[in-house]
Amino acid sequence: MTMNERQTFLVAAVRILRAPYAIDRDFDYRIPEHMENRVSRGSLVSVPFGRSNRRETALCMAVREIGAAEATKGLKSIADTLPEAYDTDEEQFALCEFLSRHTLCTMGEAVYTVLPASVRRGHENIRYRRMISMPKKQNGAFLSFEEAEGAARLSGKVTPAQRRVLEAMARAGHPLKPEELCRRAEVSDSVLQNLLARGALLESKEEELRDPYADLRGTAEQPSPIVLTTAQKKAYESALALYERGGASAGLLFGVTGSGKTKVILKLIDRVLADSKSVIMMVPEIALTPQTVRIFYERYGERAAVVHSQLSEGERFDTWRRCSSGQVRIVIGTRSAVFAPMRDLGLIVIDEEHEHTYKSDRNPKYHARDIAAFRAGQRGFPVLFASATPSLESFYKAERGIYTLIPLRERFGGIPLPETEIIDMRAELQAGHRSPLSRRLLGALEETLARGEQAILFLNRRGYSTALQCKKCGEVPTCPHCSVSLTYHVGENSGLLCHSCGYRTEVPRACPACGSQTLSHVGFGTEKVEADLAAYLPNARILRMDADTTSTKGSFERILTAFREGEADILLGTQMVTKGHDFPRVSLVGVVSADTSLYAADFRAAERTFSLLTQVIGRAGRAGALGRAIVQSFTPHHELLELSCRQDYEAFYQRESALRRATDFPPFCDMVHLTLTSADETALTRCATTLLGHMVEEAQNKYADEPMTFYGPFEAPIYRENDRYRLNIIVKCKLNQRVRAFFSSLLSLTLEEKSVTASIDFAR
DNA sequence: CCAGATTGCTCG
DNA sequence: GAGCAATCTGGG
Repeated sequence: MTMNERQTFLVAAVRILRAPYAIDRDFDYRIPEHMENRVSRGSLVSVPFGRSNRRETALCMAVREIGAAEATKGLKSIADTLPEAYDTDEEQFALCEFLSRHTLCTMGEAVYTVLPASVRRGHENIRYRRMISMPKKQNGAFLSFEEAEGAARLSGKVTPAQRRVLEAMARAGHPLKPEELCRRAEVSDSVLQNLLARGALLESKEEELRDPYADLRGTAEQPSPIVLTTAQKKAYESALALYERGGASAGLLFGVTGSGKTKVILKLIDRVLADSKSVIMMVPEIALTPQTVRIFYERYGERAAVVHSQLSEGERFDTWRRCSSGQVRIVIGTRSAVFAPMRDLGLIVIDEEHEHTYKSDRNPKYHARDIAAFRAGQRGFPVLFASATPSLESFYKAERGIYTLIPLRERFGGIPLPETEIIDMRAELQAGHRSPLSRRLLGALEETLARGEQAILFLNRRGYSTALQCKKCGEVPTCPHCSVSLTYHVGENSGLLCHSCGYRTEVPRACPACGSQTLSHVGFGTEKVEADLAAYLPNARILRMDADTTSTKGSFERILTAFREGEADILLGTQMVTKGHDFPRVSLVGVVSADTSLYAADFRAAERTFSLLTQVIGRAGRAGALGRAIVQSFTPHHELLELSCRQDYEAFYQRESALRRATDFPPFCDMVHLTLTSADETALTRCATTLLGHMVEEAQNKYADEPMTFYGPFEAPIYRENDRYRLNIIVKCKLNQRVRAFFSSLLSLTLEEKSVTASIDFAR
């Protein structure tokens, strides 16, 4: 049989990466003979697609053999393959499949989430750098100094400068960057050029691995030993037991602020690395955890890398390669780091596991927790969740024994909890004190500063005032693109600002509706507090930290460092001031308004408030002296405030879980958010009503055995955003494969209104 | 009757 | 989502 008379041919079933949900299905393509050993499950290829045969990038899902007869009937052929570096291995492939199944995204969206963004361009995105070395001998070794000098003499005189270059090169013994060589030999670049032209030096290209945190790296071959207290040791041993038992598991390291969770985690990581396994350490926000990054880099040096969304495409691609080659053994990163292609992954740690940043708010809407659990299940290793205020979901799982609860109760060094008091702001108003800072808080600030100590003030709202309102006609200036009022800002971003879309306009002198000059401030933000502090405590040095003062790169760390080094007395800011920075001289914490987040229209409002207050109160008095916390509220007797002041998570959990159980909210049910958006309001309303009708009908006819309750359509919390209207339909149900399939079928369904787009979020 | 706009359909 | 064919629309 000759080559032309083959009986069978290879066919690849592929998914078009840019395909919309409705056509995210397998399409068959012939594999040309010369590509047969390059194309397999997980390969990225380029195929002709559609009537016009435009080129599309596709993922090969499977390869099978077909007979010659079948092969001749109109199958198109794969046109090209993408660089091998982008092929997904079995682990990543399974991750993509899971992601698309779990969040109802297309395989393409999954691939673009799991692989670095460079895939979209298709080329390798490798940066090369010029390197200079000694010429090589036949057998590959570098010439010695004498040999190189001899070689140079053949083509002319060797000047003292040239001699210094060759000496420096010989001393280094390995290729050097041109600048580095010039520096060491104290010559200019032209000397190198001359030697290169004469063949007395060799120029080569070397792959450069972009590394934005290179300067932080330590070289610790032998990391310093970690000494644990008895309580910490106990916690470590429970976590270690999970790890040593092997197989998938989850532990919830439940420890108050300052209990030494990080030490326990580090010790476990040391152990896992010692077994030649690798680790992913997740943090909620890289900017908020510079000291965590520093600790890991100093401790693990070259073996550590940072992954987060602020990396450039190239940095991300290089880090990704260093992970998949096994060079990097520990990744510290935010949400997307959960996909890091580690070799021999043996542990994922999710620090501050209750933080909402672990949930992606864009497609695919995954939760890092679920991805971690999946990877743990695939390879059989533990996921360690850590928090002082665990999410209700996690504590519920721990309560039911699904997670192993690892309590770490005592505060390190036996530091007592801060002394807290709740200030009734109604009484302040009645007494005619109109500042957002109560007299009590102002007094406490004064005393603190007099003792040479520092204070943190927390207010979860930026800007000067929440809105402007005309006292005469009631008009409130709102954003022309969104259904929100504009926030009044002074300072960095002065003007009226939309916190939803970023729209900015000058402050009107008169009411835009009635023309009278009676615009006044409603509500207050960090800028107003800053102004009041300056008025009441003229000698206090204040640092304000919010989105407006931290927009430039590095500004966040600059503020924190300045505060830590005592260049200011008061750190005032939004949630950023509540995170785990250790400020030994802070003895007072003030919560300017505990009500802001408490009364948000969201079933997690209480949980978020408790966690926020607990964290910020825990900032007070960590080094020896008894700290003090002052919480201001217009509802001072709210039970939740008292619980946060006592830092009593377990009581909070009992109260909140009882409430959730009674009202049927997570973790006692699953919740699905269906969002419909459109610029056309009437089309949107029409579409939402029809879709809801369709859903109810389908649920009754085909899914009668699956309990589902439908709510809505409601206007989204911000009904109009960036000129698009948004409606929500909420479904309470028990998520399983069939229910997921039901929602999947909704997405494949073409909505009769073309302007409307639908997205589904399995909130859980 | 024709040109341009709109809609519907398929993609291997 | 893109491209193309079928269908619609409106001016003459």
